[in-house]
Amino acid sequence: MSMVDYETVMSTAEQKCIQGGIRFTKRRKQVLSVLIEADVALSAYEIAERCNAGSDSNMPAMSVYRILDLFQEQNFIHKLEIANKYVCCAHISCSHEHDKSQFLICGSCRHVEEINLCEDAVKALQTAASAAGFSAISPQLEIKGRCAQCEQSEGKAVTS
Amino acid sequence: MSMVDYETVMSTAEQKCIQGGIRFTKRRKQVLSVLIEADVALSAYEIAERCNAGSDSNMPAMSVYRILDLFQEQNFIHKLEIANKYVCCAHISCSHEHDKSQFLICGSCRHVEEINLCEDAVKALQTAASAAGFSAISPQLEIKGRCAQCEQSEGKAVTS
DNA sequence: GCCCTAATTGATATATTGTATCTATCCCTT
DNA sequence: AAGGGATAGATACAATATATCAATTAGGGC
Repeated sequence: MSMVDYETVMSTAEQKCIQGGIRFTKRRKQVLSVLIEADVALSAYEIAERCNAGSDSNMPAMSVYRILDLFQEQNFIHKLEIANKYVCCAHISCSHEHDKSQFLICGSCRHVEEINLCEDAVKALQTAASAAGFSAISPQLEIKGRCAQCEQSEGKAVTS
Repeated sequence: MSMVDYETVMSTAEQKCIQGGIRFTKRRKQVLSVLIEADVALSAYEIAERCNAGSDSNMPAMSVYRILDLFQEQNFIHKLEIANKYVCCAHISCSHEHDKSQFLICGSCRHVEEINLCEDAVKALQTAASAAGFSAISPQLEIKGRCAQCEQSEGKAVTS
């Protein structure tokens, strides 16, 4: 997540925790911090590694999973189920509604871009879903593709 | 996969294997058979179990993975990456192009429906992707939702 | 300030999904 | 029948995730 001020996000998260009657503990700060500073999606174990990198911290992966669950409930982060990886929500500290999010995931380098699909496209998806007997589609959509950079440097291994 | 004749699919698959210089072995028949008869998406280990159910067969999970890889290359099946599960392609034995497929996945019961999105919706997705610097999106799209049946019997546990 | 309680974390075990690698077997071609 | 590539067997292990119970921490009422 680039283009977003670290301090702003951290303090917004802290405010929202307080409002929600939840503590913004050291462990939770570590995890959110790692996700804010990451420019790619990370697995739970990668997050644990980064928490522990160059410090005496000993973040167990189990704690990471617990914290990730909590952060998902709070809409601080998203789980990319296609990649089994996690990203910070690009809109923690803006007033956007957070409940609709779409991700482009590069199959080569795993770079993730959070986009905003136009209303028409979302409606078209919803219509198709209804026709097939699905009354409600998830607000989160994951689309696999190939980012411009990887498209240029052709020939590198591609994940499916 | 319902509404499709078992024998037709099996023989189409056999034909395509022969044309591709690939054998349609006993093991491969077992796996495809299980997937044709399943009405939900199955994990690799579930496929192995079903192959072995009530017989002296001893299908190892590793073989299942190998065969699943092969079948994906042949467009016989799709992997649902959101669910880490596999489904038979609904169009093995029709002349549809197989390279565009969209799935609705019920977050409650994991029921899967393969749909055909209208061209406009696909174009809208592609446009949004291009705007974000993704030159090409994957032909396979996975959309999580809630099927009509689960929507009725409200209150049951929902997977995220 | 102290204790009670609930929230949080620690620690361990285990389940689930998937890959790597090497050997053995099968079956087609010659 | 023999050689060789495709297929399958077998084993080990990596990566992702959940379950469970004990220990600790931190607020809130007294």
